[in-house]
Amino acid sequence: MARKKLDEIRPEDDASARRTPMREFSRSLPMSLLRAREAVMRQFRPSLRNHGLTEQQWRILRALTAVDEIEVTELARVAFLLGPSLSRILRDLEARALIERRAAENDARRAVVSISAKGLKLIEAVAPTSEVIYAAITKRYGARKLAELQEMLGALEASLAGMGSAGEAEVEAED
Amino acid sequence: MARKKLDEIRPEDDASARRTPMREFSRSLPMSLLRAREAVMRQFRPSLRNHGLTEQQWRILRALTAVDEIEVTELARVAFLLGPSLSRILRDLEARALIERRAAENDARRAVVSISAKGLKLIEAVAPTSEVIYAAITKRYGARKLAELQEMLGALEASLAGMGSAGEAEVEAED
DNA sequence: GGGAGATGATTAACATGTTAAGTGAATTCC
DNA sequence: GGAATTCACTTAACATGTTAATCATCTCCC
Repeated sequence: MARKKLDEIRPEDDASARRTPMREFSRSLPMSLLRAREAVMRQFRPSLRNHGLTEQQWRILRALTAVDEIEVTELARVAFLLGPSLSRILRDLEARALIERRAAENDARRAVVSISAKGLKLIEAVAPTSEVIYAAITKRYGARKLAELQEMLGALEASLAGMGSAGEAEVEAED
Repeated sequence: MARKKLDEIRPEDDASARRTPMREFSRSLPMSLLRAREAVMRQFRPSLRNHGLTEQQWRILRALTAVDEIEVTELARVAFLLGPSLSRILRDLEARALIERRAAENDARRAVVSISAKGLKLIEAVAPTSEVIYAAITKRYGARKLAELQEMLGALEASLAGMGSAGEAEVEAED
């Protein structure tokens, strides 16, 4: 495992109880990603809100339009939601009759979900505006640059995929 | 607007009741940003958790180490948190004696916050691990590429800055 | 200098993120 | 073939995101 040799990486730790300077913080990678995403979502939220949808509900309905039906676990993976969040949202969407749910054939544990006609209708009402917004963003930022950005984001994800969190060593103290 | 030419992207959509194809969804910009950020934060969360801090609490304490004191509104801007979230978190951090709060001199509405000695100590306990993780990410992804990514994220943010959300037109129906 | 409006911060209310625990159904393994 | 384990959710509990409403100042302006 690659774990030592990282000790010498921070030469700017000046002596004495100096407050660790670190990155200027506003320039840290997580902050950059957070702000970029927020800048993007700020464009979409008002439109979704006008249709009574949250970002996550939209993600789910959107994912459902791409398939006939799908198991909950797979839906969680595709819509990138944690199980508990998905559970709650599906309950609400089902109550609003935007989706339908049934049990899987061979396995009573699994639930299978699909979008309803009403849900489809809602999606079709929202999609045009979303497309306009997406097109506007693409135009502003540049289609080529956008594609490049997405590729770099994918690469980042990939390069971190098998990196078993360095902070884990600290855990062994408890239980 | 660009909406046709997308029809041929999904050859597995059988005919009938055409569901709007749109981007393949998992490749949408918001999803790319979300997944990338999650991949990054997944690395940091365990360490923060071991020290009893959430990501947002860490952001706040981290921002406070860079200044002597700061007004709440300004802190919200720097730590990129909404007022209500910040209010709650400051209440908790103050209860844990990790920060201190006082009223501004000339304006009783404003509150001024600073990190306490205890808070500083906590930061100094967490920072080394965070640095190691950040260094590992940088090494994996490549320092140059990382810088380029950050620059592109900043540019995206900037290009969307003055873009008054296209969905707003739909609002006029209510109120 | 006092009232209307603006401002800074908090509270309220609801939805989601996050981890842990619970529940019922399938698998495994002797 | 039945107890132990694993699996697919679901609930629970707490923290944050998000918008609206509230509260206490402050400012402006007459």
